Amino acid sequence: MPQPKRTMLVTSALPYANGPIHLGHLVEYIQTDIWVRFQKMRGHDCVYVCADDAHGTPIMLRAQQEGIDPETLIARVAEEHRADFAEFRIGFDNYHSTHSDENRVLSELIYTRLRDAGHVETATITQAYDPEKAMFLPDRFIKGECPRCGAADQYGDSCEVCGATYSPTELKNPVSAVSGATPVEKESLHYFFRLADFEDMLRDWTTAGHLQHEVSNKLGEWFEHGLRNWDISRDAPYFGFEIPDAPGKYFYVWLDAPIGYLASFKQYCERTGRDFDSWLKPDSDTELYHFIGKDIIYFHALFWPAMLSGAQLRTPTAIFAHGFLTVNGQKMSKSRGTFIKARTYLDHLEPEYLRYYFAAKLDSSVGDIDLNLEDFTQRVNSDVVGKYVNIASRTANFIVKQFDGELLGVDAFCDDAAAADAYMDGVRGTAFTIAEHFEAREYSQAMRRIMEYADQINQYFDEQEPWKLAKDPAQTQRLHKVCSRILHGFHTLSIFLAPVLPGITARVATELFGLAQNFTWNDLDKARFPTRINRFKHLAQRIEADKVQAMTDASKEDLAAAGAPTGPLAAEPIADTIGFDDFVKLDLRIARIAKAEAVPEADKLLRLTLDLGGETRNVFAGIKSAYRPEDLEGKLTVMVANLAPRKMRFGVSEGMVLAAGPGGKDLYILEPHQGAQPGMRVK
RNA sequence: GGCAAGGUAGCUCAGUUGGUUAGAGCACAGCACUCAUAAUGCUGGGGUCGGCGGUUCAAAUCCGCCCCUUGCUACCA
Repeated sequence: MPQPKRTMLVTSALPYANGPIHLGHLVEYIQTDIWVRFQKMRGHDCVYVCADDAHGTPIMLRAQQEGIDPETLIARVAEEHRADFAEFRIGFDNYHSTHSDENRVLSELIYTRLRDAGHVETATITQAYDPEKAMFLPDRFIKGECPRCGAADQYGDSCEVCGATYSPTELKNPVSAVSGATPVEKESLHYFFRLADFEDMLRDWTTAGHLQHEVSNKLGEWFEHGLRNWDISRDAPYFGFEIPDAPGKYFYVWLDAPIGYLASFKQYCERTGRDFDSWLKPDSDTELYHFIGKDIIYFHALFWPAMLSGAQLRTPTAIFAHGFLTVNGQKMSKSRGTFIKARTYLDHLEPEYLRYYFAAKLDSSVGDIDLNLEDFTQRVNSDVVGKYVNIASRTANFIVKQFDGELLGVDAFCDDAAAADAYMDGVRGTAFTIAEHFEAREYSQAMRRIMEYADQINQYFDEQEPWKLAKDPAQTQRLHKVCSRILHGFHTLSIFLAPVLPGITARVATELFGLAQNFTWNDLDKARFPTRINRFKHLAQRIEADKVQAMTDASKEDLAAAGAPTGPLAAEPIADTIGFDDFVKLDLRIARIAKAEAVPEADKLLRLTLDLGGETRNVFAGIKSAYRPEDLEGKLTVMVANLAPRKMRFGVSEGMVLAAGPGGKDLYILEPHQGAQPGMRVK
């Protein structure tokens, strides 16, 4: 069934150039690569580009820490990224960097078009500034005490303990994570992209079939909140591109990152002589697809189409968002050894196996997928080795030994023309269904269907009992037909699996079937079935459980090798030394919890009435997740008695109780030994 | 607290517009086979379809309430 030839540009999100690729990243690259390989197999003109995202404060600071130029850092990381991707057979047609001439030119072009059309404005804002480093500090680089609950060592944008969000200027006792200096507030002129100018366009675009339904709905919420101006400038020092006509101002990394898709494509066009502009013009009949994680939907579904549209360029055909990866049902965890780097995986296991497993679990939704390592082992062993590869392994020898490698064609191995037609109808029907699943990114459905087909072939094998036919000279012709038919099935399966297992199927195509290259979808045509095969060579080994164990062990070692102590001290290093004078400012008192009740409107708060032996205090404590109020009443604990009262949504909090632990169920309040009396000072 | 997505066999997941004894793969048990780097086939055990209530001749499927998980979000909503 020939389809009209489509022309398409496909991207995966750009990995950030300050760290290695891990299994979470690979969900996306594998998902994209499968889709791209499928499109190419179908004969479409499909170009897959990506790049390192190389700008921004974290990269600048990381390079400083290592005592090297940012350029040196990103060059090194780019090499690592390319090597990892290559081994996982992520088949980029071009891989570039956002720190490139192409990207600078395109960023300036898009920016100036937006500016000249009136979509950029400036405003002076106040921001935290590190006087020692002479730089403005992003929220994540300021730490201090949460203004709401007082938790120490919180980032400048939100509190991980009580969940409050705030601006860094509200933090108490803030310090710069870069130098340790106390940040000061400083004004600066910033450039803003007027996103609201595009509200009508975006309301249309986000509901016109370019997004998954869940994503469209999500964006609907954001529209309700109103579209705010987007701050697109950062002050020097900043590793990035200087904004035209704005000395000392640089493009925010997220401004030039998506433009990096186009920059990489531009480089591809220059290398291959293709016409870049015809792909990018607003009425282009080419297709443009971005695969992304659900965490960056905001940038790709709002800012990006608005920028493109405002710069008189075409907007994406579709944005495909996927969910996060969990390992063994939980977030990837360094201490559990489930924060697995691509390289660590490659040191122990076959890349194709991860590709298969992800394919078996991926669909078109934004739901998270789980890598259950035990399930992974069993599933890969059973499906790839036991079912798929084994078909060739158990059949090929008969053809090679008894028939000198000669295969019968479909018409010959079927009993008559009607049977051959029926057989090929079956193949085409299955192929049609599977192709639809691939196209719709319903890979799990495709894998299910493919394995059903493999099951059928194994059943046929057992029914026909070729090992018995081989012992009976009178059955030679029958044996030839049966084995040819089984290998035709294997050939068909290999075509179906080629987008997912490009390495194995390429070997099947070239080594077993003697083709010049890996399969295309056209190879399903019965006339293209090879007339002979070569001796079968082993294609895939089973995963041994100890390899998986070794991989998780190595992941734990990665952590240890990084020199990081584990445990609470690692999570939160001991704070700067203080003098006794500082300590005595803190008035800690024994308090009896006279009354404790949950604050119904708050997720995390208990309202405690604390008896200090003469006066009582009303204190809110963010410990709802760990304690039932009735279990606390009557107990003694320790409170900070001279903390300034804090007005909260639910009343005034007059002090705080002391508790340790990361949060959630793991919170532990202090309780004095027997004999302590309410009101006693702790010193 | 709000919004969203989930909660189906030990594990990973299917279950279309409500319709006969709820399915698959893996795991487990038994049998068969010996072509295959123990790979395959057949048979079987195993589920209060998160809970409660409702609509209906009929609900995993529709409605309401509740519980749990995950993500986003929280001046106000």
